Amino acid sequence: MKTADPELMRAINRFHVMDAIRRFGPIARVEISDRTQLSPTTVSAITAALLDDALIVPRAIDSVRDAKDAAKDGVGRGRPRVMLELNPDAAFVVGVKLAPDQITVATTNFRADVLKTLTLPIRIDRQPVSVIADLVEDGVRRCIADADLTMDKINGVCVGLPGVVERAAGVCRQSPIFRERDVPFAAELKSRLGIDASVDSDVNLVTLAEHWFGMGRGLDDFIVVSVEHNLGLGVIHNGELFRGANGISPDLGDLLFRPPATGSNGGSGVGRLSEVASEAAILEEVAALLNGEAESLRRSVRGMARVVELAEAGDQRVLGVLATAGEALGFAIANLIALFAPPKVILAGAALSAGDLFLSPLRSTVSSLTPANLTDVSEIVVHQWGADMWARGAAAMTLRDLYGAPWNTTGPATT
Amino acid sequence: MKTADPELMRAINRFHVMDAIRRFGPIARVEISDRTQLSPTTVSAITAALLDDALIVPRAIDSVRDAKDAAKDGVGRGRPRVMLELNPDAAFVVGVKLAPDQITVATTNFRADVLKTLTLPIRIDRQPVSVIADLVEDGVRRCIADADLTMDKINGVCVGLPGVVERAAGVCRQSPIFRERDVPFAAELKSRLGIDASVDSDVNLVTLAEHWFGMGRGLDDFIVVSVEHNLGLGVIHNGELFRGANGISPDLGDLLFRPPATGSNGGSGVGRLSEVASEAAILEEVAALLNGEAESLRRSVRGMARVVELAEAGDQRVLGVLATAGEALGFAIANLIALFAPPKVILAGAALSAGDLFLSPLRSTVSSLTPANLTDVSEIVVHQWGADMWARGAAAMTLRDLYGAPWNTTGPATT
DNA sequence: GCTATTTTTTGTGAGATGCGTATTAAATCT
DNA sequence: AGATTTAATACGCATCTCACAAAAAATAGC
Repeated sequence: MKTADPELMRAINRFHVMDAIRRFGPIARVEISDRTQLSPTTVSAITAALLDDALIVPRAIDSVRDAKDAAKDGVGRGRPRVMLELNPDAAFVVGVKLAPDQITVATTNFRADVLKTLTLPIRIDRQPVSVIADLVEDGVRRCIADADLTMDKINGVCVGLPGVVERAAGVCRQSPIFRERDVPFAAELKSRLGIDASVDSDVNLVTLAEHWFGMGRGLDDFIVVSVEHNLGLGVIHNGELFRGANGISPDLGDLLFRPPATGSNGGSGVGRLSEVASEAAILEEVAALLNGEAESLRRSVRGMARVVELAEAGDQRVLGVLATAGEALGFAIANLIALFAPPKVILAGAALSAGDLFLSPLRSTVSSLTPANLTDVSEIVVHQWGADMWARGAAAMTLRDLYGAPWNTTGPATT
Repeated sequence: MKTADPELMRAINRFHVMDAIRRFGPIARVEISDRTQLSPTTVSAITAALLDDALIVPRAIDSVRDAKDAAKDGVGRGRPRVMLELNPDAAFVVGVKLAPDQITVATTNFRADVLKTLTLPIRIDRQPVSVIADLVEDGVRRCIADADLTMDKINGVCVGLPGVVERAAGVCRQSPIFRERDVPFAAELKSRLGIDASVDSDVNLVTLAEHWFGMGRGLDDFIVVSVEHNLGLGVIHNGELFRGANGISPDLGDLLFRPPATGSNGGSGVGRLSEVASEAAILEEVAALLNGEAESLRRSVRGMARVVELAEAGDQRVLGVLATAGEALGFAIANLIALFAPPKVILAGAALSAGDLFLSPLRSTVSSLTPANLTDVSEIVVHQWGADMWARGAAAMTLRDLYGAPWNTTGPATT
């Protein structure tokens, strides 16, 4: 823990004010004071500094007034409140999401509004790092240009990718994207683009996105299970992203389970969850069933759609694969509920496009396996987002740092 | 997150100073300044306040000097440092550990030195709450008297028990100790003893004990797996006890696994870890094998010792039970390593008395199942402590609060 | 034995912060 | 137009940390 000095004190309070403004849209100082428990004086001083730095702006017309006051007591009386909001142009950031078969880029402003997105449907897994970096660099530059911005206006870029990523070090320890291990991708991008770059686990991006814009809004505790090419686990604990020891993100796919005795592989032995429940595993299994179109299934971006098609046509084997995957993941989620007892479990990712064929077995497994004393604790919701939302999460990850530790040291209140 | 004001600032820094004094024994102000990164002036001001409140005392003779300075440069020159340490008599607390077959009580001083312990080898599980509270109250009163103290000198008591405990609410949600659920045991004890009382999960106690006095000293991240009557999981993350969402402690026994196909119960189906790997489960399994002495095994406090005896005598069935338990727990620990990637895993609890009969299968399972990229991350150590250490951990839990939020508001630095 | 040196500890003042009270600002109500 | 109401700010106070300097308390050297 850091030692406390006046500077930290103000950094904390400024962050609270920024956070209130971010979360509650255009908001008056009085309301910030209410929500943050800071005195009006302090809020005034901090917002003055923020206005000075142009991080926030007053909203010109006070048209929200009537709606506000109607909900309170009478029509507007007294001095009207000046609504404050984040200055959209205070900064711009870029988020990138790497998946094995596509790169998604999003440019956002300071309010995390997406200005432009760019999708490159290119198979990049197992390419050399330099090739991937080339593609990312190109995508970022194009997406910035698309938004009518220039590189010197961009404050940072964050890349999310599956696997084990050590954000603090800027290193990707291991990923299906890279052949190599311990790839210092943040430094690589930083030197290429000339701006701050960071890497993070893709599941952390979507977890932050859920916390900021999605189904985790307002919640201080929830977990996100992502079912993409890989499996990932994101945890929000006490309103903060839980990063595990050493900053190493947990990788859900490494979880073990014993396949059921009736399974294809004999019943003894031990498998990893990623071998059964990930999108990759499902496609692989189904491909093995269909000799004919195996290759196209594996290659296609829309492989999962084809699987669903087959399943809905009544192919029992495909249905079985989906059910097995759902049960295995349900097993794991029941375990996570036993461990974390989160009020909410959010399922995210491409494999969810299988819908109830996948989710029904999952839900029933979870509900039958959840410990008795936790049955009512956790609500499981499904949230299927496009890859651009993940990229937006990546942008948010950078913004989060900007809000918390402003690059521009805000001077004393007495300007 | 709380808002920051000068008071919080000082509370934080005072806690840092207290923590440094606690951890590094008799320590000079200069060294506190070094370790905490606080300025000497600030340290001086804070220690002055602490001395004023008699929370710390100067150590009379500076006999440590030579040893210190020999390690530094020359023999002592300059003004000798005044060593400071916690005032042992600044407060007294009582820790209690409840197990199904015994109550352990420890009275400690402000430095967490154990003054007296008391063990009541009484079977209390499934007794009415009032009976258990009677026993605890009596034990606490006796242990306080044994230490030549009176109740008005005691600043708090903490009770640890297996199961799911919500510390903040002072409620035991569920435990093998209590028949009832949602037992407000903290309030019960508080009204009986007239002093601050709290409850916590027993595994949290031993986790804190490891952090303060044991194998987790100096570590900011590690996990503790306790194998007692029940299974428990304690997590230290960023130097703080991880309490899970809602303050509900994780209960490792609720973890699921599929029994191996060769197992006794058929191979399909799903079991809970507590059904195989806990001390209770082991005793139960062995008891089922031995019709003759089943009851004595179940009743005896030393049941585990008898199991080991049988195993060492070569009883293959007993060996098998232990091996199965070890493997199941190893499976779970491999999963925990995949999730948390902790630098250290500490195994604690009574079931470890089985030694290598239990640990060898566990270790080999863990090492064969740990994900490839984490093999070198986690070190597994075994630490078998007596119940009095758990009680000491309970005492420490109360002291931790006293250090962090002193009951006696330390006045301004300018006396 | 006395002075110089070294190291630790403590005043003193400056700078920064949050908060409470009083004051100003800007609207609506009568 | 004046009274009322609500929002935002100015001012003074108390607190905190910190840098600098001074004091305290020992050893080293002559």
